[in-house]
Amino acid sequence: MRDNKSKYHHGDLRAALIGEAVDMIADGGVESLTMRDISGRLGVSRAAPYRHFPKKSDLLVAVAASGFEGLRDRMQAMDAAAPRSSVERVRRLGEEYVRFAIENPAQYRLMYGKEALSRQDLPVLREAANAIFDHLVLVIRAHQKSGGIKRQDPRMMAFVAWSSVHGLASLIIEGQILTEIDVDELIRQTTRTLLDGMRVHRTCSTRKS
Amino acid sequence: MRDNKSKYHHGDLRAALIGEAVDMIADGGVESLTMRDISGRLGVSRAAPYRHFPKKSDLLVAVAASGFEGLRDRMQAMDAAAPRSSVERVRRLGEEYVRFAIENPAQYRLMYGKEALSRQDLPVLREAANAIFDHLVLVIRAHQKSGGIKRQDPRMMAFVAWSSVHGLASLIIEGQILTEIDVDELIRQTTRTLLDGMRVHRTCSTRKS
DNA sequence: CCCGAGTGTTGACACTGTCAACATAACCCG
DNA sequence: CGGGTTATGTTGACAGTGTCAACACTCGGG
Repeated sequence: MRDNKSKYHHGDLRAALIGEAVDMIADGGVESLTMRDISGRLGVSRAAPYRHFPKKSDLLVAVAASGFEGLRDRMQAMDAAAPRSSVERVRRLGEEYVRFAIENPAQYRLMYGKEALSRQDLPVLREAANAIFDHLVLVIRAHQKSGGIKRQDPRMMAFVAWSSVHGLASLIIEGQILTEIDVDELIRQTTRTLLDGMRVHRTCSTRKS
Repeated sequence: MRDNKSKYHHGDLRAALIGEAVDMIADGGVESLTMRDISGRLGVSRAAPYRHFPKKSDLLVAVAASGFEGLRDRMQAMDAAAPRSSVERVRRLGEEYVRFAIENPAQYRLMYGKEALSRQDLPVLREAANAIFDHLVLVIRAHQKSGGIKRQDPRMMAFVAWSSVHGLASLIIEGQILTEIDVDELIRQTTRTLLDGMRVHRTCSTRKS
């Protein structure tokens, strides 16, 4: 029932829609995705997608959700393979985050911009984003316990860390980084500065490096 | 010729378009701005705007450019009024940056997202963004000279700083910050961590605060 | 005074998201 | 096996959109 000539029923249109949408968005951006176009590519009529996604924005939400899954998997894999030094854990987590955004710019934009998304379905995405954030909080809390670290609210510090990597990722994928800057070095510098900033607070003797 | 009953010629349609577009985007977002709607609001026919902006995206670029002007003015004013302590200068600059984004979320999104903008006219915006960035580089370079600071490439460090505040601003205006977090405190914490991270590098004795 | 350039208008077109009505296939229960 | 219920896909239609071409008006300078 899934791959022979009987073409009236597609077999698994819902999954095919999400996959094709990811591809179309990857090259061409969100605005290059049109209901009629994606229907045609899947050899189906223009209204067929509406049996699975009542609104176009619902399809976009699904694409964003799949992006969150991919990001979560990558970060968990990275964290599992990371050395036990808490500093390295935080640093690698941040770098992997930025790398994901660089490799999937349009999808990343969709995940964190409410521009193209309907206001209501954000809870689904919110939950997915929270899962990743909670993991970050855990890692940062562990890092704080390792000593020599500011005793700030780990949630607060997690937001600070998230701001750094999210901002860096955004600037890079929006093309705001001057070409003369070495992006890899910039990523390293960002995580380094962040970690140094988390280490001490006002009490460090000012001494030139 | 500008305000009496002779209504065939609007007087200064171009400026009126930008102003109205700013308002419409401010409440309703970019997608609530439609060529036909804005024409109606200004008592003009739907094709009239095209005498001043060949494409809708050109109007959006103008809106973004006006946003950059506003941001630049605010940051320059803040910097002029700031105390001479270089730490305070950097901190206040960052906080003012985030505040601008919070107060003009849709416009800020337009300024830094290439989503709704045509690819070609970015040079204009690039220049406006660069002006602000260059100012930041200056302030950071001055801060570095004040002592006790990493001797990193100031351009690089400016990007790190920019990433922090841009990321924080983005997360806030996209509604990603949990409600239980005090946003003002988060802003302060972000700039504080950033400044601490810029101060020293690997050479600071690890001591609990 | 007139005419050309600047500006505004009208009609039209292709394209979009979306819905209602209909058609077909799959599935389930007797 | 058969018939009906449900899930899925199709077609036609509509309103709204950006944008262009052809036309109309008006103002400033020769």
